[in-house]
Amino acid sequence: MNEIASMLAEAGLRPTRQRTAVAEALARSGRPVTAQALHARLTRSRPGPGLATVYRTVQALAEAGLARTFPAGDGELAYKLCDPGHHHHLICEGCGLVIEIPSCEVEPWAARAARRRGFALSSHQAEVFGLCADCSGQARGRRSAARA
Amino acid sequence: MNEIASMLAEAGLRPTRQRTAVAEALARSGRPVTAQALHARLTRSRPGPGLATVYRTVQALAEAGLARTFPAGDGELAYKLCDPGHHHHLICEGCGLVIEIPSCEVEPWAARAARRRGFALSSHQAEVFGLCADCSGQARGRRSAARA
DNA sequence: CCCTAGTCGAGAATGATTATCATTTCAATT
DNA sequence: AATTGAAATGATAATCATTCTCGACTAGGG
Ligand SMILES: [Mn+2]
Ligand SMILES: [Mn+2]
Ligand SMILES: [Zn+2]
Ligand SMILES: [Zn+2]
Repeated sequence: MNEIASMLAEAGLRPTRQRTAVAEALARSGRPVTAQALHARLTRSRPGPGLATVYRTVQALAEAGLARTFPAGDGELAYKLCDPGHHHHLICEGCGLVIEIPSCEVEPWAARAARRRGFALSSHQAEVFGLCADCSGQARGRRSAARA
Repeated sequence: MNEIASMLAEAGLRPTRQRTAVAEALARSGRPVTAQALHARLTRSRPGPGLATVYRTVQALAEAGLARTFPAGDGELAYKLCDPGHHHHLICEGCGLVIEIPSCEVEPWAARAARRRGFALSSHQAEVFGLCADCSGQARGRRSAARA
């Protein structure tokens, strides 16, 4: 039983062939993917899990805390395997790369903001957007080329 | 020309009867509302703007920076009139109340996180969740009553 | 008043997500 | 190895928020 399969088992999800395929594809991608895209990728060549199963699996992973959701394109939801436990994200607007920021330095601010307004703090959420090294490198390259 | 109408005009949107009605309803609500809910509210008794117009208007307001979007329920989008300019939100999980946090104390953290990983910072986003005074008061009251 | 770009809105179309439900697979037990 | 009740799957239909279409209507400058 490989890495992914045991991860599913620990979360109380039977590591079926289909679920394992979905979770593996998700892990292989490393960045948020929609259920639709995942299904397309899994059935392009070989026959793969049905669309309904892909939806059920990514939702189960999210409920188990093994995946997070990201708003994609229009109103769609993209999923990405994530470390359980509190952390934030650094997201590249160029290529969609997502990097986890494990240490939370936002908590004190959140607590202060809540207390100051009579709120009982429950949680907070924060994301940083930018261009990863590769993407900003390309942009810089393109700009130089145009100038030359 | 009232408050709302001139706000629309300044944003380059003709203050038609329909758009004004939508923006006024949005302002009256004070908390995020979906286009559907807004349309229902506007047409319950009197005849109001068409559904397509409600969608067009809230989207225009968002593009103009006069409204922000909040993920609602499942994958739907809710809109709320917001101050233009950078700020964060304190959101009550009980009643949906949204309070703006104008001063940004998150910027330094975002800049540091981005730089440390070779990202060119572009923006950041942060929200605090909890229970407003009213909602946590009710919860406390209910608990005491049960105990008594 | 006239004209034209901008708006409206009723209804059809789109497309992601969810629900059905008959069939298959799991995994634990005889 | 055979049995079995529960969980999972998937082809298909159903939902339902959002977007499109396009003919009719308006605002508002000249
Ligand atoms: Mn993560
Ligand atoms: Mn706001
Ligand atoms: Zn990138
Ligand atoms: Zn509240």
